[in-house]
Amino acid sequence: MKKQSIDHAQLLVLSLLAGEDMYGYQIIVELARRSDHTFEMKEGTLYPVLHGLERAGAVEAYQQEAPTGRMRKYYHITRKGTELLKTEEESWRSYSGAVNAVLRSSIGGLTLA
Amino acid sequence: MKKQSIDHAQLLVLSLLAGEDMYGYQIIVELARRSDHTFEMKEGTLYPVLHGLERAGAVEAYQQEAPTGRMRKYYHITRKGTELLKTEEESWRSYSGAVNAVLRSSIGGLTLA
DNA sequence: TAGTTTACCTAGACATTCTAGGTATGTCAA
DNA sequence: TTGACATACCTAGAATGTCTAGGTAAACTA
Repeated sequence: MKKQSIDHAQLLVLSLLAGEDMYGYQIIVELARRSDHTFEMKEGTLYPVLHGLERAGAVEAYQQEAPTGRMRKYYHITRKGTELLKTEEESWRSYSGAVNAVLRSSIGGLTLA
Repeated sequence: MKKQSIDHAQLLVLSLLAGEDMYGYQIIVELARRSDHTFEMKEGTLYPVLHGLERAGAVEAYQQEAPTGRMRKYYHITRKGTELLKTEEESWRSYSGAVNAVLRSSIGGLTLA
C-alpha cells in the first residue's frame, strides 16, 4: 500500500545534500534559510536522520577541518541516496498533489457565497 | 514556533466536511476517490480524528437513517471548524511551499548533467 | 572571563498513524 | 439459506517520526 505520510526530514536532508556536501549544523541553518524559516529542524530530529541515512548507505560521512580549526562531520550523498531522493521526491509530488486535489474538490462548500 | 508538520488527516477530513455533511465510512471512500487512491485512510485513523474534532467543537454529529434502514452517524462542520480549516489550509500552503522551495533550490546538484 | 555561537550527540516524551482486532447489519451469489 | 462480502461503527496497543531537554566541548566576542 502507498505510504500515507512523508518522512519529510529525510526528504529535505537528502535534497540539500544533493546540492553539495554539508555538515549537520549547516543543514539546519541552510534549511531555515531556503524555507524562509518555515523549517527550523531540531538537532534531535536531524542527527538521528543522518545516522539512519548513513546506516542505509544513502550518505557517507567524513571529517574535515574548518578554517576555524574545528572538526566538522560532512555528509556526502551516494548513488543509493540519489535513487532514494528520486523516489521520495516522487512520493512528495504525488502526496501534495493529492492533498491539493482534495482541497480543491471542496471549495464549492467553502466561500463561494 | 511554527508547526513543523501537518496533521494531514484532520485537514483532509475538515476539507471534505466543508463541502457537505458526511458519515465516517463515506469520508474514507470519498477521500480515496478524490485523491485518485493516494489516500486510503484507515478507520483506526479516521474515527479518533472525528471524535477529536467533535470534542474540539469543530464538528457536530447526528444520526440519520440510510435508505437501507441502517443508522449512519453524520458529521457537520461548525463555524469553529471552518475557522480551523482556514488556518490549516494556510499551514499546508506554507508547508508545501517551503518543501517545494527547498527541492527547487537543490536542483542544480541533481540532473543538470 | 562570561556569554553566545558553533558543533556534535542521545534518551525519553509526545503526537500521529497503522495494525489488528471487535461488533453488527445488509446484500448477493451459490 | 447460508456463507461471503460490503457497509458501518469502534478501540487498544504498536510503530513511526519529531521534539524536548539534556550533555559535551571548542571558538568567538564583549
